[in-house]
Amino acid sequence: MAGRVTLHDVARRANCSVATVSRVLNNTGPASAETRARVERAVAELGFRFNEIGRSLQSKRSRTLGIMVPTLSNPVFAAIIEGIQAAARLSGYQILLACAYYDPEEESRAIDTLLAKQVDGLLLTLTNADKSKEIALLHQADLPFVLIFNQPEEALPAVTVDNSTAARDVAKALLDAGHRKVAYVAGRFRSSDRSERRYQGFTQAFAEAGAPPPVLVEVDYDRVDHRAVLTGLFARQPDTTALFCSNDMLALAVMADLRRMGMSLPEDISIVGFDGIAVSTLITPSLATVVTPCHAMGRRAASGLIDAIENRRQPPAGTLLLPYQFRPGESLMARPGRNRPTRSAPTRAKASPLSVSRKETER
Amino acid sequence: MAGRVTLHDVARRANCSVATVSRVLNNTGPASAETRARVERAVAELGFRFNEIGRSLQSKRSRTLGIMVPTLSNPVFAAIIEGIQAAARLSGYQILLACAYYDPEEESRAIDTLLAKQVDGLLLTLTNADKSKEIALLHQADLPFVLIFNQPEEALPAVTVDNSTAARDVAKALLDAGHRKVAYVAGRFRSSDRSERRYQGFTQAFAEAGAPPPVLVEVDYDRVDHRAVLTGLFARQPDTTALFCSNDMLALAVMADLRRMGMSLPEDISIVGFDGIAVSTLITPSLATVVTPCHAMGRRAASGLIDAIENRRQPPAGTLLLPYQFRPGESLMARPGRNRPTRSAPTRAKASPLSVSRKETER
DNA sequence: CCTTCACGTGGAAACGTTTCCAGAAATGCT
DNA sequence: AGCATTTCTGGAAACGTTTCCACGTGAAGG
Repeated sequence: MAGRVTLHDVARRANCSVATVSRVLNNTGPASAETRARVERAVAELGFRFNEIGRSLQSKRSRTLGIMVPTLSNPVFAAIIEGIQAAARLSGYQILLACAYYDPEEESRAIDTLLAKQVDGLLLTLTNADKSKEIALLHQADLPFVLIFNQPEEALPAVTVDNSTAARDVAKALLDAGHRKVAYVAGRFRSSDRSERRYQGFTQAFAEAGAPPPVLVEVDYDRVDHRAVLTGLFARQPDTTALFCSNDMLALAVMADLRRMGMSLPEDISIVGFDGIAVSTLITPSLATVVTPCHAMGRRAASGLIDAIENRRQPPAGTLLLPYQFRPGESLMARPGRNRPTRSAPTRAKASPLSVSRKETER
Repeated sequence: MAGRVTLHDVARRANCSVATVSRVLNNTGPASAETRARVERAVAELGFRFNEIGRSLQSKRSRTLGIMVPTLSNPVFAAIIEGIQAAARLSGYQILLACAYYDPEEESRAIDTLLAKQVDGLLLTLTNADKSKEIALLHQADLPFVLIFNQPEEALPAVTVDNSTAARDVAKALLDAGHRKVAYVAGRFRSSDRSERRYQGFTQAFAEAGAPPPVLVEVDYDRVDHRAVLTGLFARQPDTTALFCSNDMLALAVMADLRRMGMSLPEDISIVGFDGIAVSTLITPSLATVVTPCHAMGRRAASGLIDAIENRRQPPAGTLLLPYQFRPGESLMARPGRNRPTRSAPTRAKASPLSVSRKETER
């Protein structure tokens, strides 16, 4: 019942025209005090609520932001969406959500649907922004958008961190800790522009330090168990002492795999992640990682987008790099570990991982 | 450009009326082969895309589902949303998302906005379904909805697990392992209908076993550090040997806190969680918990809702209880631990936590 | 040859808003 | 009092669709 009350019903009840009701409710144009009162009363009595569909059709603005992320399983995207929500709510925008599961075809379909729904702007994390033909479509449709997490070659509106220098920082930390034989473990490497950037920065830093080039290990996100590829890695580089995983979720999975292979962490092998998700500080050993300001990224991207929308222009076509932070953790040991590629008996920890770097978990 | 093409433009280009174009594109009503071809061509040349706003206004159906969850920080809600997405995509529905952060006022506001946006149905997790006045509003508006996670007293459409018996299973596992002095650690206890149910089942099982009643400990989710309340617990019940946390995220935080208080897990104290989030199997010690089928819950709730929408009726007003599973883990030790309420020196593990119950982490 | 009827098509109303325009009433000024 | 201005109000068009209705046209049937 309450859902079906229209401006017409209110007008009839308040003994005036719909135009007047609209003016009163939106505070646009004049109205006598009594009319105003009659309208207010009618609204209250009928339980009137604007139909935003009708409003959108007439105003050509939906006050809705489209979001497309690869998945919600990775907490970084959940955090980003919360950041977007925060900014959107401030400006009275709603959120239309789509997940594309790293599938370009699905991305295309999702964007299409979002466009059809007449979103005022789009916030996206593409698997690869440079190879995406959707960008052209958005430009052609003149639809404001901001990329999140992507770090494209060409000048496009984007909010992210400098993946390359962040990876260099990781390399530096690893080298400082005495690690030389390392590997970069990535999922969907070929299809992720940011993962590629990290690999570049990482290997460059190793090259500059005169260290052997990190081995690239690709894993399949769909698999839960990566022991096969890890075994392959140890066969190829038996004295591997540290692993840089392309994101924290992957790092956690790899840590579990390594333990199942009979290794002790971090004694036998050091691990560094990327993202700085909440759980990474709660576990033992705590995860050394690059903390990215996901919430802020979402917030900044959304507020920039909204600003562009309200001023009827495109967001500035450049990448906004937000500060990241390398956070040391117990998973990165300050000395090379022995590694046990074979499935030998589990090795016990000699020293307490808990005694290492307590500080960063305090806050 | 592409975004502004309307049915009128296509009609002009195809030399026919908008009615015909609509009929052709929707495959409703007849059309000659040539007209059909002309329309198709015009659509392709102009890059026409339906304006779903116009469609919705006329059809009075938005093909949009409203989702309201407390937060995205807890992976269970992310999983639920992914489940909803899966079902929604199959039926061609979109997702409008709102987070209410456990704030009843925010819940009210969010639902209002979702209603204004003319969603066809609503999927919600309320902080407390029994005390929510929004339910009445939804009934009054005759808007189909399904609760997720909530387990209300009155007969309402809901999808969840039987929180009470699940908690009994936890109690049984704890008692079987020899634990007598335990505590139930909950966040927002008073405001969560499901947390209350769990507490009831938990304490009942303890009572029936003739064990002392579990101590109820309430923590504030906004706090990251719960050491103060934990210290309070140990002051009140110094020989506490196990903690049942109302969800996995809380369990992880509590585990970190306990370690910071100098305890070893699970030797000094056992922990059981609730939800079965992905990371709970990856960490060491792996978390004993109740695995809830979040994805399936979202999927079932959404498909039930969509079914109701398409058949123009309310979803069946009853709680659908999906099967859960108690999953043992290394965090629950098969013997009472010593506990160290004071901030003494950290105790080292004697036996390998890794040697306990390996199986459940395999799949 | 005249009906019937199916088919193909276009006009127009409707969905719920906003907003332009014009008219009416009330007030301000000489 | 007369006129100009302001204040208030309603009609109607527009936004992009769908769908009802009616109007041809041509073919099939008597």
